[in-house]
Amino acid sequence: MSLVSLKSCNFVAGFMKTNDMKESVITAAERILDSFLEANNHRKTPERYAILKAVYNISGHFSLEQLGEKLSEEYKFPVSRATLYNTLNLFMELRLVIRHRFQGRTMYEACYDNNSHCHQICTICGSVTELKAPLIVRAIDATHFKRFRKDGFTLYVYGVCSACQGKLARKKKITTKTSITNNEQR
Amino acid sequence: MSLVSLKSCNFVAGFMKTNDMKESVITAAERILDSFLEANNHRKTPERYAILKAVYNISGHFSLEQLGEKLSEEYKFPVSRATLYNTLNLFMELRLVIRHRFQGRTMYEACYDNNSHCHQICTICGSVTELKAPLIVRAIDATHFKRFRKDGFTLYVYGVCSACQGKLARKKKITTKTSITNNEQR
DNA sequence: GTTACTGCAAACGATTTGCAAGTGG
DNA sequence: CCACTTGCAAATCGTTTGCAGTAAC
Repeated sequence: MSLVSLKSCNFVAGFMKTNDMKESVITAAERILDSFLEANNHRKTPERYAILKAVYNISGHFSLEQLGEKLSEEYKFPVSRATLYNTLNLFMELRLVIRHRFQGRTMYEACYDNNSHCHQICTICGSVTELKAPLIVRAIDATHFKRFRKDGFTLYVYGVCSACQGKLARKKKITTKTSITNNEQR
Repeated sequence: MSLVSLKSCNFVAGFMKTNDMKESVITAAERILDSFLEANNHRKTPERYAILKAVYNISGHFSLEQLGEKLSEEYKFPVSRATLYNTLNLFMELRLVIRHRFQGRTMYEACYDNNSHCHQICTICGSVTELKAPLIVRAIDATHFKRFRKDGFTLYVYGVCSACQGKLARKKKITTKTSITNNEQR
């Protein structure tokens, strides 16, 4: 339950911009991976560390494909699809990575226990924007959950982005109250 | 932007318990479907209304399978898998239904524009609990989003439920900080 | 009668699994 | 040397699509 100290540490990490600080996040993540692998007699394979590094050097969301490409092209360290899945699942258990499902597309994101994710999603075009909402974060952090140890949260705010609002205003042929059309939004 | 009135109407719906009130929600949902189908020259097929009724008579989350079973067994109105998908997609566009992805499992939920969903998810056993969190809801409602028309939101709070906390305490073989084990949680 | 919808089956994409070969401890 | 991992390919799962028949308008 040393969550408090870690939380605040990650909170600082949220504002990190220099490479030094980025490195320290990666190092911290590697330590978590290390200790888990050691404790469970799992192997410290180069793949796992390469993937971790790649993951933490992508800013924002990424797909499994993108991760694979980055590994082969940028790191010259191609890894099979199956291993990517295995490893990402492992990272998810360790809370080093979070998985999102945006309109059917699966996206991952490095999180190092910074599990406060607010996303703004346009239901028309599917665009996803990261969101800073300190008021909401504070409300969630302040909320006590009965018989439940809260580790993190994800908030998805659905709506229509300004670009699509414009498009809708121009079309406007459908008369449902929400003015959500039958545009593609799978 | 008649969202306000609808919101409050749905808020009342949240506390509805009697069949009368449930019926009124279904009727309202049917009206939305009606007007959409009429406006777009789409057909008022019995399937669509049967599915809508079934959806609104399930309380809480349901899978496509469960919906199909309810329709064939309870309503004696079997519907093909493809039609279920088509129709649920239509309902999602109309905001009569919301889709969740819980640990890889897809679940749907009737919502009739009551798009304020708070869920508490155990990352060990995968159990999902609906959550009443007025404080959080208020904070989100109060938040203004730049260049974005907010229609609804979904909040997932991740953590460990009391049952799994007990199990973890008994096992306790892994020494990572979060004490998240390698238990199944895909 | 025209056009949209349904159901079926095939296709598809994403993810998992089985197995043989490889490698870390 | 043993067990865990990897990579490949096959299998599986959830979802979509093409097409022929059917039904709404």
